[in-house]
Amino acid sequence: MSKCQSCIIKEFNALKSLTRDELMRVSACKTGKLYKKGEVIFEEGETINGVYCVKDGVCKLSKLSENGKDQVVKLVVKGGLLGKRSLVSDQKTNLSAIALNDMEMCFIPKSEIMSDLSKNPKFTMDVLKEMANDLKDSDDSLVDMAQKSVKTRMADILLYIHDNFGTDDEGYLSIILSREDYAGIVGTATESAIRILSQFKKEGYISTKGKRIKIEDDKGLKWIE
Amino acid sequence: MSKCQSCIIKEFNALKSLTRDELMRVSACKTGKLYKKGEVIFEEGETINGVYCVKDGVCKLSKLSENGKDQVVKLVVKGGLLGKRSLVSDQKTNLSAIALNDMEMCFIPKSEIMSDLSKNPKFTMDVLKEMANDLKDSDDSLVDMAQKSVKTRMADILLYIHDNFGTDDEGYLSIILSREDYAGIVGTATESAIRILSQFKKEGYISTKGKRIKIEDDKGLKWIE
DNA sequence: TTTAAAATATGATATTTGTCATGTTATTCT
DNA sequence: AGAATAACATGACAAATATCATATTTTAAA
Repeated sequence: MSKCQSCIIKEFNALKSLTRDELMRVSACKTGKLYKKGEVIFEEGETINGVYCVKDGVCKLSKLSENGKDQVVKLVVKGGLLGKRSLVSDQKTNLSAIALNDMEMCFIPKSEIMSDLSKNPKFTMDVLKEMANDLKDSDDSLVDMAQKSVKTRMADILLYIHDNFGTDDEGYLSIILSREDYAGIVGTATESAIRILSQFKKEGYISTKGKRIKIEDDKGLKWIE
Repeated sequence: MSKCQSCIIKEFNALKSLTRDELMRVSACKTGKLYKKGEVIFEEGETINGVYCVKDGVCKLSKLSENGKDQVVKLVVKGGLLGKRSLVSDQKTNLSAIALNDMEMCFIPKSEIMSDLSKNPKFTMDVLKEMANDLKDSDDSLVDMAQKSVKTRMADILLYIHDNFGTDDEGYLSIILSREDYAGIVGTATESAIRILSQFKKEGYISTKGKRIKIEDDKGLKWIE
């Protein structure tokens, strides 16, 4: 297993504030793991005892609602941390994490990080900042969910994925999701998600190839309401 | 101005982890202020340079959506802190805070707290915990907003207010909100909010006296879908 | 490759929610 | 108190979205 010091992950997240020594200690006890598409990393109700660090792949953080539908709260890609909240609270997690494609992750036990949290103020500050940012994003999504139409939210998520996770060499969104996942993100019925994507295609905003999606008219998408 | 050491507020929030000395320094430079019902405490887009501490009254944290409606993200009562995020990030706030009734607050400049944040690990940990909790709440609300019906959300908020903020001596919810505010919390049109409350009244779940609301059948409300 | 299963697509229809109009009841101000 | 204003209420209708049914296509498995 590669050492944390040389792992690109440390460029992206709060781990970058750890000193060389701290990183060495962490890398000595972290465990790496591979997850296949669809595999559950952790489930709501579980007690997580550390943070997961995404080295490759994408996963969704979601919660099962009472009507049995899976609502996606956040997509996490390379460089993201899962389970930050577990560092701070002993409560069970309220979210599930499920791999959307094959993933490579490492797990750092809470015990290893806690000492850094109290001793390395820069690291603590970075965790605080990431959490503050998650909170802002979540609040913003809440407002969008409450006030925007399903069609607008779908346009938004397509643009979001495009802008944040990029495209492959043919211009297709590099994150490939099922229509059911899109429905889970947007918060609508799968049929509605399918219908809206079909409509976008018909109107020339996007094109598709299998389940891959290419944005053809981002300005048009931006103005959908 | 009363000193922080003797203020009940310190029992409720992250300030409780400050040492006596830290509290004394903070109390020396905090400024107290009264806000009238409807008054704006801060508005989205502003840069806040500290935290507000609610000593009395209720306010809403909300965000104006593109369609011109005010979406409430959180209600904050005695003991709550506003502007936690400003301690950690220099970004402008994404939310507005508006008093829902007459309020008493104190403001603690960021500069006064920052040194404690880096020196007092227990205090930092408490801020982290509060933020983690806000994040959990926000994610949960997001899922509810996406998956529950307007009627269910309305029932939920009535029960939430009842359970978290209590009732007056006659049994009416101690927080008094306009129908428009309810609409803003639930994320629906004002007319819909009115209609649903009327229906709840007709069906015996609640009773009203002016704009005051009393829950008559909490079990019934819990089962609405 | 063939077959079974899953994902996508689309129509028909029901339900939920929003919008506009209009009337009624409370509040506030003088 | 009386007028003005804001808040509440409700009907009629339109629009958005969900649900159910049923093809079609794609993907996975034998």
